[in-house]
Amino acid sequence: MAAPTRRERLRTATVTEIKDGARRLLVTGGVDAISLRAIARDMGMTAPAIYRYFPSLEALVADLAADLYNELRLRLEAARDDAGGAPVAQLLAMSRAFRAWSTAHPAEFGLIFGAPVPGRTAFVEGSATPDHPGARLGAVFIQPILDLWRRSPFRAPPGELLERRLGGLLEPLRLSHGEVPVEVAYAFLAGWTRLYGLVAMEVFHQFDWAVTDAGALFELELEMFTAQLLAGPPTAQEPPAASDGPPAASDGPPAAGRLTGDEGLTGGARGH
Amino acid sequence: MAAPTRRERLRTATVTEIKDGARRLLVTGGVDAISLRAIARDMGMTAPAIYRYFPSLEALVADLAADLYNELRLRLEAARDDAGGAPVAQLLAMSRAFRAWSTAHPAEFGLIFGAPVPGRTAFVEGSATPDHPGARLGAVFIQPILDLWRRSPFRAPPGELLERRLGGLLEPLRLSHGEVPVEVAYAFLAGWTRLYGLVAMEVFHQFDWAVTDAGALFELELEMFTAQLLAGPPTAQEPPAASDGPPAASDGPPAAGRLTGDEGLTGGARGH
DNA sequence: TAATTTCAGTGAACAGCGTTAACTATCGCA
DNA sequence: TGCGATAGTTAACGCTGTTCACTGAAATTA
Repeated sequence: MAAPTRRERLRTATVTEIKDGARRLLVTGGVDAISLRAIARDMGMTAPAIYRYFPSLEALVADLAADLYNELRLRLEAARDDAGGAPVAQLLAMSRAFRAWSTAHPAEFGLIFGAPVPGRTAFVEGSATPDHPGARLGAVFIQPILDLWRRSPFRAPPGELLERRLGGLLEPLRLSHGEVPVEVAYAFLAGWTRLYGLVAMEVFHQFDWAVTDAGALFELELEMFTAQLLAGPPTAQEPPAASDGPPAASDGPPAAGRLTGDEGLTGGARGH
Repeated sequence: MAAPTRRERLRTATVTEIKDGARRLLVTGGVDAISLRAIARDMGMTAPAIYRYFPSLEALVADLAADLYNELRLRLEAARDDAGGAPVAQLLAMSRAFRAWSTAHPAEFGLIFGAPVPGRTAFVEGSATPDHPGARLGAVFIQPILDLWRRSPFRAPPGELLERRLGGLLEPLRLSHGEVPVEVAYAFLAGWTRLYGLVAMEVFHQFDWAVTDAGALFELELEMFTAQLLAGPPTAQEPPAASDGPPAASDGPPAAGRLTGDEGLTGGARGH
């Protein structure tokens, strides 16, 4: 396979041309604008020819979605690699890269992170397997959190509690990542859902009614979460001072704090 | 208008029948399965007749989406009213009601909270106005947070910082809710995005690869967030003991804690 | 080299879609 | 009784995904 035949070369070229056309339609007209006839028209072909390359429109879209997952993952990995060796700096860079790509490519974001549409997106595609591109994407965040945990355990709910509450349901994650400490798994899940929620609400115009500059809220939330990760374990003394400068503060170091409770979960609502 | 004419009665009946049909198609086949011809067929009509009631398919879907927003909002308000007077208990009940409705109605959730599709959802509908049903939905969460803040201010980043970082962008929110304290606005935005992220990822099958029981993660995160809200201000002494029982703990009160940092934002990544 | 198989692409067709136009029947009111 | 508004019809246009039978060229085999 080191030397692809001429046929194979032409074939892969056609495949990428088809997917490029599909993406162009996605960007300009939304997912419903992706049509075999339009793609073929742009290529100077007829629609049935595409069936030599993809079994259906849905399969084509699924393939495109996988490409987008990978494109985004490579972007995140590049941001991580440019951020130096500090895990928290890596997480910051990856989170910002995630938002940057998502806001720059809202249609693509909607395709891979929006609601799965039966005829369009492969419905409930094999998203439960670690081979799924979405799994490989989310997984990129796990390693820095794991590194951080090993260097200096961050503040987290006690492991016994997490194990009791989450232990059973982490099997899929551990299946693909070995024995991840439950605190790491929890920090990942909590952080990933917050990151996703923040970005998805912005891209989907979900809080246009409340906020004008979603970027400022994003940066603030980013600091809140990393502050958690930088906080040592319950009884730890202060680690040495900062080395990286504040990358996003609007005017001077925020020097905020006290967002979060310290006396922990009481297990329910405390009366008025 | 107290006595609608016979014509009007028939008309509204037809309108609701059309929307019922649209919703049925949405549920069974996804948003792309909503078609004027299918709706009309189910009603024993022909497709062009629907144009007497809606100017286009897109308008019909937008109308259906508004209904769904309102249905969900009523559900949340009912949950709030059943939860007694304690704000945190209200927030818990509303959050659980939000997830319950969303997981029970994934297609509907996808329509109103997923990616806006140009030809289907009204593209970037007037979502920046406080009249938007989505705005009215999110706004339901603000009042309990405001009540809680007035009774006993919860732990939050200092107001000056929040005002400096978020002040300018909260205009739309304040436009519809008067002078909400910035700490309340921040708690709302942070909580709403977390709630949305958690539920959307579950409904959209976004972390099937990592987790088997999203409900357990949801409950854990719920407790984490409410623990923040129950924590008093930085130097406050302990308020009186609990009155509401723990509504969701699996076995006994979790009594966890120390999730979150206390020394606050340092403004950037601290070296390895 | 010649025969044959594989493969990319075409054109016609089917069923379905949103939407418009012209037309008809009925209902409510003066 | 007559008339205007309203609700519905049929026909048609252009679009869609998909299948089928077919053609022409390229690669492989005898």
